[in-house]
Amino acid sequence: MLTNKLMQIHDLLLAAYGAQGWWPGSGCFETVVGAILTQNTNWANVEKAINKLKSANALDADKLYNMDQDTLAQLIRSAGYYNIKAGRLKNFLNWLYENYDGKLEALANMSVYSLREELLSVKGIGRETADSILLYAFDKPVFVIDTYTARVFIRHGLIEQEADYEQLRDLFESNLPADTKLYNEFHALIVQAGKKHCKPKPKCHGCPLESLPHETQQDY
DNA sequence: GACCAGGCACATC
DNA sequence: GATGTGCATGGT
Repeated sequence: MLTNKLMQIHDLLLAAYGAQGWWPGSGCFETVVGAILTQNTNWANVEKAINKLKSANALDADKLYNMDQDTLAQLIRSAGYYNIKAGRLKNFLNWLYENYDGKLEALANMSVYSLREELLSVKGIGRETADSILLYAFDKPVFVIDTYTARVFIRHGLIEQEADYEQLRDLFESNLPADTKLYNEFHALIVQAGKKHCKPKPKCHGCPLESLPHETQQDY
């Protein structure tokens, strides 16, 4: 049963790394900003950008909505792709103000499906970012898929090499209880394992999952 | 210096 | 529909 396999992996990773506690009490808005800033970017660089925003007393929807885009870009410089990301933050804020009066609380009561579709309609918010916002900012039981998730599960032969984002998401959501806390930790643990052992060029030695079958040797 | 990071949109075939 | 490319700082 896949459920058991998934839980075995979760338990091995949890035993090895401990609870990751992603975005603990950061607040909804900060989490949304972080989700956009971390696109294809090391979290340490994102933290610097978030701290810059805090220092400027600007980590606030109203402040960012009214801020000049170039000024915002300079504040988030350390997160990389700063011009692109400043635009994406602006796209999100413009959408929030035009449709929801700038109130994140207005989103919390929406159905997961509706909110996901609406987030995806914002340019710069793709599937992983939308799902990260749903899970980590709004506590919705949505499993976040990222590069590491695909890499780890393909390399272990748990899903076909050609599997796309939705197939991977379905693998988790269909075989695990809809448990926000479980999804939160599990995704973070997979990322942690990926950082250490599942680089594009494999470094499997010492990985908590090393003893599990690697049914594919193909690079992903 | 090479490689990598908690993606996404867009162009082109 | 698949594949390629630009975006960019900062750590290892």
